[in-house]
Amino acid sequence: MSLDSKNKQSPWPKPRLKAPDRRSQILAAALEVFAEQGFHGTPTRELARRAGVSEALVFQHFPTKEDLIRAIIEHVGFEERIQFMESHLAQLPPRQALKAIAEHLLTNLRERPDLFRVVFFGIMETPHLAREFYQKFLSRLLALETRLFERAFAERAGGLPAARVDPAVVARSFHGSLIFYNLAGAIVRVEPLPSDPRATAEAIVNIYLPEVEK
Amino acid sequence: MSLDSKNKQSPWPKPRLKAPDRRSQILAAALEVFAEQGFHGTPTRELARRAGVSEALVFQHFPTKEDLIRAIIEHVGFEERIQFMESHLAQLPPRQALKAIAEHLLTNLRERPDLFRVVFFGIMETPHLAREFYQKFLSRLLALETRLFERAFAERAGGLPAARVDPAVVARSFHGSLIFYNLAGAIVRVEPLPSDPRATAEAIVNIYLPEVEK
DNA sequence: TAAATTAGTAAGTACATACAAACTAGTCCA
DNA sequence: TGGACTAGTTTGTATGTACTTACTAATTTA
Repeated sequence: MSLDSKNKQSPWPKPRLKAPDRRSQILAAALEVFAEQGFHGTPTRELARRAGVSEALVFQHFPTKEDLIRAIIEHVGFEERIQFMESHLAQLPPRQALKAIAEHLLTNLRERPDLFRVVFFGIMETPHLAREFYQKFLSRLLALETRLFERAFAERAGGLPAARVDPAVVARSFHGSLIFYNLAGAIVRVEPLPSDPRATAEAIVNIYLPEVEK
Repeated sequence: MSLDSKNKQSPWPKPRLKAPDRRSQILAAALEVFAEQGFHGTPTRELARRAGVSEALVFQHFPTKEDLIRAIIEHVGFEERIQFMESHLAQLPPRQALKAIAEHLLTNLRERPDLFRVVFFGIMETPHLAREFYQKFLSRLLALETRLFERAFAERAGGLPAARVDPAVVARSFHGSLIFYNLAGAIVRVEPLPSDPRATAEAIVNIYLPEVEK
């Protein structure tokens, strides 16, 4: 029963963490509860309880409750993600690049429905966060997808059905297809179709850019 | 200045409404404020202020705060909409039916971003509302769309690029394309592409079911 | 027109909530 | 070893918040 060797005597000796560790632990708890009940729906007291610390300590690390969402959203690393995509995917063959985007959105976001929900709550509840999200991430991703479709259509105009449609519309349609799965899973809390994300990504890309095989 | 004839003397004689009128007026105010700040983000006090009545009267008409969203969501008339679609659109030519759905989602929802936001808030903040929404509306709409794509593929299997993909996946992709526009407009508060909803609907349907012309 | 009903309010109430002050106990290093 | 610093808590506190109570004025009905 007593696996702890050097601890005093209390059954849970309550470890004393360094500030950065405690900070990220509190952040993790915040992510959990905010994802479950939303920002305004979660009192700081419960947040602290979930993190296993006193309420005051939370405010020691994050002076105001809103700083918590801010920190969470920054922690997602939108900037790095989009920069990586812009620099690496832009010169790949369009089909391959779009499949990579599809897989990224279907797996990465899918595995973290809590992140998806918290970002969503943040965007819905504070308009300026919405603008920021759009300018720094969404608009750039849509632009990238548009360019990729433009290139794909240029390469083989004849064989593609979507080629007669404005690439910007196609890109938005494509993007919508992808986030719908996350939306269904994380927001409506329903599995839209039980299947492997990679296979789904392949299927969705096939709708827009059918393989020319045979 | 004094256009009012039979009123006592107060500048705003505070009309005494019949219960149903007052009720729907309070509901309208609730829709407004909930759309702006969310459910948990709006105190009943402000809601009452916005409706121009006392807080107590709000609770006389809606015993609990949650009853307000419930009433709003019921008022949207999901049930009638889906029933209409299921009965009338199912026997139309698939392409025509899908275009009707696209136009419906792009216009009706587009014109009421507040409704979209409130339903969204409701779904996110209360899980059982999400399940209800899925069972009563979303799943049925997705099933209808799936059947329509199945029929479209069966009619002209050769010419369609998406025909090799599972119709259920195609239907979800199609649906995602449509709500993305509402999502962008109502949630991210950004106009994804400034254009006529009818033209956009046509364009999106063209991606999935290109016209066979020539 | 008196009685019964309905629309409305002002002023609570009990509790929740974000955050602050003051204090205690570990930890690091000379 | 002791003093400076850091991690942490207990205990407020002022304000918010959903909802009540007890009442008044208008309207309908018999």
